[in-house]
Amino acid sequence: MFKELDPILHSQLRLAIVSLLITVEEAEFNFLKEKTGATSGNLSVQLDKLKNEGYIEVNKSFRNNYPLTVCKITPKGIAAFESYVERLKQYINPKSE
Amino acid sequence: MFKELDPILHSQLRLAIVSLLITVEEAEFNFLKEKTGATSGNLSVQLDKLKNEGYIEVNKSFRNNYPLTVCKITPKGIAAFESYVERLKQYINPKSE
DNA sequence: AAAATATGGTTTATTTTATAAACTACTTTA
DNA sequence: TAAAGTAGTTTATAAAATAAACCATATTTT
Repeated sequence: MFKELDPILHSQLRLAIVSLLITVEEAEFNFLKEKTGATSGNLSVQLDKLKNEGYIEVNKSFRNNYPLTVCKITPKGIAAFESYVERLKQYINPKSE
Repeated sequence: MFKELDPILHSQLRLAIVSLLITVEEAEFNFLKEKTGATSGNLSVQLDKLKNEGYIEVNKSFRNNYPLTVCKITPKGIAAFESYVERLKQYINPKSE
């Protein structure tokens, strides 16, 4: 009756990150940090998990001599998000079945 | 932008439990166990957390000589669930704002 | 030109959770 | 009466989330 919720997405911060990345072409580290309110360390760790899962791409470069980390959701990440949302609806829409 | 998700409810098993209890007057331990697919130990622990938070009431008695644990959601639990669902929508409905 | 401060992160350590395994207490059946 | 079943609880382990500390380089201040 209750299907598994992808543990990679069932995390407040990672869900917020993916939710943001769904809406934009790409996003910088600090944009994500501001929008989510996460600390740098936490954000760094969670971006890494999303990257290792293949849900996002992370591009590191330099801009004005400073490091710049840019993130972008992948097709796999979009699919995972959509699937997660569908499954979640089973949980939060109690009248079903 | 992203409001906090109640950590008591943002857990797959506890969310499933509350989701079930929302739909029924009350539920026995084994009903919850079957519907959620949880192990007894895990279910016991999570019911305790929900009880300690005041989200459910737990009534222990005997039936046919065997222990019987019956659970029922409280008004506080209903309110928490509804609030959680509203907040979650911010995360899973990316077009908002 | 040092020293101090800021930028943009990463790594490590700690705390919290989730989960499974082991156990308890009693009951029923063989 | 010994074995197996019921209905859970408690304890131990594994996994996650998070914060604190750190790193490398850049910029600013004195």
